[in-house]
Amino acid sequence: MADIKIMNEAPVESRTLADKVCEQIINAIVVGDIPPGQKISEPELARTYGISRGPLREAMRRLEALRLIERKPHIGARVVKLNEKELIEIYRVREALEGMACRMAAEFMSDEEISSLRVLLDEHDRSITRLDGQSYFQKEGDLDFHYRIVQGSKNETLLELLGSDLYHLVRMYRYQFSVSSSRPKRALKEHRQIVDAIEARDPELAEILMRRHISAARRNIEEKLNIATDLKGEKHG
Amino acid sequence: MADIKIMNEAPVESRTLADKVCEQIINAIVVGDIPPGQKISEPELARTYGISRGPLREAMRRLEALRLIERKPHIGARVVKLNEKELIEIYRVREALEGMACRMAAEFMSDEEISSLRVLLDEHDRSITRLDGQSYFQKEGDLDFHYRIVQGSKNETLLELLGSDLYHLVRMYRYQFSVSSSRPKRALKEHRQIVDAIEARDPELAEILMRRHISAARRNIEEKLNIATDLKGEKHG
DNA sequence: TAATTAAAGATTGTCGACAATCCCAAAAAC
DNA sequence: GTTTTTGGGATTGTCGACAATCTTTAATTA
Repeated sequence: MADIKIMNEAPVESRTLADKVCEQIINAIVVGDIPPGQKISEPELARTYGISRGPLREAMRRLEALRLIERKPHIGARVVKLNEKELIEIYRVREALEGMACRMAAEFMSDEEISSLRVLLDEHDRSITRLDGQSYFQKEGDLDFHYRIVQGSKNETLLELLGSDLYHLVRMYRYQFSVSSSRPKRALKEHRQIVDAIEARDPELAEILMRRHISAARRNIEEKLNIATDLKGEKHG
Repeated sequence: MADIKIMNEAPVESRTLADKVCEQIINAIVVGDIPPGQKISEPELARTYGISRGPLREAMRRLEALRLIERKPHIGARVVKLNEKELIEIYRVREALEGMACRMAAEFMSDEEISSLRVLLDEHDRSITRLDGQSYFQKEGDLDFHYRIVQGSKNETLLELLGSDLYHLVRMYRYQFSVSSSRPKRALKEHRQIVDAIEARDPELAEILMRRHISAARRNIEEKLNIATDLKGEKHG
């Protein structure tokens, strides 16, 4: 389970060099092997992965589209720097997008997918009670739940926006801030409520619950960040 | 006004060849000079724009990120084919994203921005009464309104997702289907209501109105498409 | 000594050529 | 006559080298 199987679409198709290397670099960045803010040297990275600069640049352009690196002409590329403002922004986007996804999932998800979701939540439950709620599985498992909801919306555009673009960033932030879903039991309960609403085929409620769920996570982070900055004593009067 | 000034951020910076050509190709695709579904020959396009295949491939990778073309390894790239399913999907995404943007705009938009919005709507009003509501200006002007709302949200991530990614597709679909905002007066009225809610600093209402506005546009399109397919007589029993 | 300029080094952008893969047409086999 | 196979042509993927730009260091000047 150490490797993430979530967003790999193409099976073993004749993938190109750039594609394979791109995937490797994504994981390296998300996990933190290439630290945020670090400048990326094209020749060096090319040597590291044993390819030429051509495919590497192709991969980098893709990383730029995923917002994992930032490029400036004639200057170079840097791994995107973690800042709390963007993190909060992403949660706003997730609230909007996943709320809509959840609404549509309540309409279009199949009964099989729903019961499969329940199985997943039962697994999470066992994982939480067993490991006292702070497990790696839980960390990625949460994204797994959300990803399935988005799949259930049957909206390809939504799936690509969230699954292929934003989730990499979310994973990255989690690793960097080591946010290990600080309220696992509460989150699980909310997950169950969401599935209930989907099963009841209540789009309105499903959307509201999902939005509350993500909004709560956002406020939780904001609170932590505020405490952190307050301790630094930014403003005194 | 023929050219679109909306999503050009970098002024006259030392842009690279790939950037300039990319912009040209975007417009060529959006306007329809390169028709949808057409296969793209790298050597040919490179000759057309007088550059090598290197920068061209860089530009194409960017077009792929914008979902304007689709690439398959070892096979080639095609201009994205217009299909109504994706169009509807995009409107769902817009409803979610712009709803959130509007909510945040009601919180964070400055008073100057709001009054500037009113000026814009007055222009639209004159444009509608003068040209009987079916003008090119109206077509792009509508996007201008929506773009400003997103700017008002002060959420960079939202702005990039909508402004740099989805709006190209929306513009393209409008040109292809020649959807000239079939209900300009009604739309304008809805726009005014939205600005009212923003001015009243009522995030809740602002979001609801924007979602209704986009949802109505979506249903309008769905209706048209259904009529079109009904005329074809797809299903007889 | 501090600031400005100049040159050297390194990095990115661009190019043309070669290799691997795919597509299509003609020929062969049933 | 239809299907399969095989070959040629074209296209994409990859590579190494050159040119343009930026950064840094060192030398010069006020």
